[in-house]
Amino acid sequence: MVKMLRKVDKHSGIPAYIQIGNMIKAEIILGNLPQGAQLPPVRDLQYIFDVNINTVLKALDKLKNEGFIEAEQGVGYFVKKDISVEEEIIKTVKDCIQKIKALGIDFYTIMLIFEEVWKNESSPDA
Amino acid sequence: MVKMLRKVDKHSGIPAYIQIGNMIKAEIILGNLPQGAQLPPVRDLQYIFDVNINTVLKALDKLKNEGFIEAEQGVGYFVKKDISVEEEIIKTVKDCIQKIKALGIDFYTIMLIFEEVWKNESSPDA
DNA sequence: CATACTGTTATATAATTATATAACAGTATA
DNA sequence: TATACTGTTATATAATTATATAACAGTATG
Repeated sequence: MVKMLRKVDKHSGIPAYIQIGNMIKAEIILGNLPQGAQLPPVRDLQYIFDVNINTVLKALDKLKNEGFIEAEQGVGYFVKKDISVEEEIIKTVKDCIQKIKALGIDFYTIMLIFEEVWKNESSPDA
Repeated sequence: MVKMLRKVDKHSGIPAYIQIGNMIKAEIILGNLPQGAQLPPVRDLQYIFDVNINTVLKALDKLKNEGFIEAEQGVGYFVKKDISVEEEIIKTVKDCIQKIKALGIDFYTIMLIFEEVWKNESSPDA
């Protein structure tokens, strides 16, 4: 259930609580954490992400405010709304990634390119 | 020359100097800032990105250390190595983005999915 | 050589992010 | 009800990020 969750990259410059939130959010979007699923206890997440408990709580609090999860005192955190993405989109992304990897380009570079192309080339969006 | 450079998103949680560095780096990678090109003066970049001059300098210093740009005292900052990406890659990314946008998915979500799929589905990488 | 541009360095201050640690409080169950 | 789990709150401290501001230094040009 939690095997997708990785340690935080402490040298990326991206705040840990943002990285943690993004990882959990992505698992929810991808359906790996389905609606109603219970997250690991905060004292486990501490070790999973290799951060302080307060950093875990900050990440979870953000997700709670965004409506992705909810907390039950003394019980646990649970996935709230299921916004899982259709297979079609996953497949499109996987195909795209395969092509890009075949071209020998690394993840970081492709993220930069992706963002620039998205924000400059097409319809007005985030 | 600088029309691709946007203001920093101060509510994203991503440090401004990281965002700035990424934007400039992406322009270099995409070839919009070709080898030898001069960047706008730091006192202009201040207003372009809407941050303090020290934040600009921090971003530029990082890019300098990474070998993307170099500084000439009293003259300016210049693009050092040209690591522009081949048209093929840009085309692949554009096609991918078109498909994804057609599916009505927003940028932020797709970035999360992209990262998860990249890091979990394929060959060991960043 | 004076001026106006360029990058550079420095100091002080504030806000944000992260840690360490402890205690408190709700829930489930033997 | 005692115990062991769960989330919650709080305090102190440190490191990082960002701002405001000023002064210094190199370069180009009239």
